[in-house]
Amino acid sequence: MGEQPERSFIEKARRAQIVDAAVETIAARGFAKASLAQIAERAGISKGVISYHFAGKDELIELVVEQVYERIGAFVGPRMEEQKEREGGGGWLRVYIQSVAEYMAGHRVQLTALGEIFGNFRKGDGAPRYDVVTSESLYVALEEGFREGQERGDFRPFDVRTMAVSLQSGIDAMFAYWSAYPEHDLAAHARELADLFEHATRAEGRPAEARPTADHRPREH
Amino acid sequence: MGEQPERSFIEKARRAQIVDAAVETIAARGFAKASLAQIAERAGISKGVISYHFAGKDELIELVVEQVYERIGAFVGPRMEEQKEREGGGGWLRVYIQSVAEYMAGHRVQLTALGEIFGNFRKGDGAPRYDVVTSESLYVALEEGFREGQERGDFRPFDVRTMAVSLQSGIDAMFAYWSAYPEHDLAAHARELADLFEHATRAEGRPAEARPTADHRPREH
DNA sequence: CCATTTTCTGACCGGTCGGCCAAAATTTAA
DNA sequence: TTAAATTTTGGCCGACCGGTCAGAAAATGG
Repeated sequence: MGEQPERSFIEKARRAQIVDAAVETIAARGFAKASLAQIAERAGISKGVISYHFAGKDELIELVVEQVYERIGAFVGPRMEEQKEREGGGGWLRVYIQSVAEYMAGHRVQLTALGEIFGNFRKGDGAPRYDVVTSESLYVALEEGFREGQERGDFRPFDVRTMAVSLQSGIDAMFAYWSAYPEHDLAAHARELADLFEHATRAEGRPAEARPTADHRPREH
Repeated sequence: MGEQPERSFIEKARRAQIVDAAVETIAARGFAKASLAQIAERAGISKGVISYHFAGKDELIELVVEQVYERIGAFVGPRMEEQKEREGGGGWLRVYIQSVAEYMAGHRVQLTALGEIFGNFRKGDGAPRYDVVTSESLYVALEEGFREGQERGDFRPFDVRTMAVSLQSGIDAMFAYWSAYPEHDLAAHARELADLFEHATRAEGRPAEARPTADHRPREH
């Protein structure tokens, strides 16, 4: 239980520095080319330092994932809480989508690295280290929200797992698209995505409250 | 212009054999571990044969992608054509989703390999070989369908690019989820996804034609 | 100041990669 | 049958990988 890592000042600083360098390197060069040598070079240290402070590359990568997860959760979580207290309906869906989009906009490199890791990091046996199974807790949380909305009558009947998986995929795709087209209007995409899932989920004959009509002109890329 | 590859019988057979072995190896071991040595072993030939028949690994991988794309297009395309002739409304959306799902069900290995390649294959400079930009022509085709539906009044106004990107991401996620949970009911997921996008796209006050109510009980994994 | 511990360096290890090639095997054609 | 062309083999190359290690350097503390 209560292990005490007993990290020295230097230890903590180095670990943070190396994690940051790993994020930057993975985002910039891709997971496959983010070798310990590359990460060390970006951090301005010798390769052996990484081995000295981390048990191995896997521990380093998993720390990166944990860090990004924590930070995005710390951003989105409170906004969801506040929304649920303010208005109990299905509005949390829009808040969720737009909060994530807002975080993306300000932390592009972090999210890029996370995507690289999710797509490419594998265990020794070749199986993906992170896959849809990893997202189970996220799916469960979304399902809970959907089920509440259905019981309240805000949402139509639908399979909550399919809806959760599709929603998360739409958010991931929003990031991937913005990543490929940096001039893409992320906020507008988030609004459209919220509209999409509002229409997809809401009960029949129960129109969403009026919203200013969006501008649907095509964009150039 | 008009190059004549002038492939001998052996040449064509070997190339096909090697492409097949590549598909199987990539699907089974992941892109990163699908080395030329592994592919050659699965094909029962020497490693050098691949180098002899292909300019390099890149050419081989790109051939795999082309082959899978052609085959899925040959499966889905005619079904879309037939649907559009039979009934001009927004029903193509459901046909598209379910056709792709049906193809997935019968060609799991192919699609798994394609996913691996899309996620991991990179150019010399480290940039992804295939990204959302690659899907541009697919997006354009979907947008065309959405725009027609909007003009006809079947669909509500929405940004067609966001809808196309989200739809395709939902289909990709459906495959990924089924891939992680093989006992997952792919056909049911496809039906739910079609419902989702039918609700998301259809014009206000224009309910979809009656459908037998689906069974929305949760599934176990 | 010096002894001890912590931290860092750069060379090195075994392993895998894609690609190359001389020589052997096989097929084709005269 | 035999000479030429095609195909295949299996070993080899240089490059890079993650990880290790002895010893140098730096920090710590009595």
